[in-house]
Amino acid sequence: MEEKFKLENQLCFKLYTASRLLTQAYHPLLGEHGLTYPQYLVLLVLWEKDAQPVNDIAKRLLLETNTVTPLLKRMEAEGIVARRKGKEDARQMIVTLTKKGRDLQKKLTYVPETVGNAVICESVTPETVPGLFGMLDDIIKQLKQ
Amino acid sequence: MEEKFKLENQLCFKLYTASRLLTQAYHPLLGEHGLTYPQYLVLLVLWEKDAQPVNDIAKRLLLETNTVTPLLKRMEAEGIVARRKGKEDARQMIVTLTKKGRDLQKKLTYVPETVGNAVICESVTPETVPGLFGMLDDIIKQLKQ
DNA sequence: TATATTTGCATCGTGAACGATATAAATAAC
DNA sequence: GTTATTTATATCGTTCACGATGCAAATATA
Repeated sequence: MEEKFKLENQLCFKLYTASRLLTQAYHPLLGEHGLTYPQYLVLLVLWEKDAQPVNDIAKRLLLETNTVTPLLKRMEAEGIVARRKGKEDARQMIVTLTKKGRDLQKKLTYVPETVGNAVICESVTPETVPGLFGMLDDIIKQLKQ
Repeated sequence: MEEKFKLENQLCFKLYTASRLLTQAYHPLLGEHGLTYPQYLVLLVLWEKDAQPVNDIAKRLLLETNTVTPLLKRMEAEGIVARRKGKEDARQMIVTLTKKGRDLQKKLTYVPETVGNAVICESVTPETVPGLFGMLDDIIKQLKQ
């Protein structure tokens, strides 16, 4: 009754905290360019493949469209992306990078390393990270059902 | 320029996704009792030690008081906790469990196991979890500075 | 072809997170 | 003892997350 309810034994709390703190590490780097962390994730998706419907972006990030839609509209207002109706399927909204959105990639070159360096420590090194990735991937796969 | 921006190489995205999905696994279990996941975390803290000031709860969860205060007020409105001014230090708000809050522990006995079982998979087993915990703890310690 | 269902996106409401700021009480400095 | 600073909490504004619901376009079915 005691041990299982201890905060230190909760995987979820550790994931939640690590996620929050690591996101906070991105904040000053991204904020300088007017970006939030979820917006940065959208850019990662679009830098890999431009011109995607809302649904594909949401699926890639494992988010719902009702989370992504307002986020994209804010990015559109910032001039980072453009949204236009799909030609073959009029229900789709195709999201494309603007020049400003594309140019941000160069400006943010240092971000992955900077954050990567910030987490390097005793048990988290280039050698152990693949194992950590594997476990997180398995957890995600498991919970996606 | 390519690899480092790939979504699959971002530790933060994996932590963020795993955290969200695992929190979602709690949702039906907690929702049945009118609780959210952060509210459940507050209960874990108070079940360990009742009658704590807002600040201690926030520190334990590594959250800011401006996150915890409204959360506690919602819990107070639900009759799960009570808040009273500190006697020796009138600035403090001491948060205590109500009977309803204490009784929830018995009603939620099955929650840790249920969620624990939900994440068991190939690379995440009782043998590997301690290693995962260790890495997450190190990441958290590192980012707390 | 008319109707039903599915799909893609959007809107709405609620509850976090969190930076910025405010306020009052406690403590320190003078 | 008066003033300055720190500390504990609260308020406000913005941006996610996400369940519930709505709507229009596409597809399936009758």
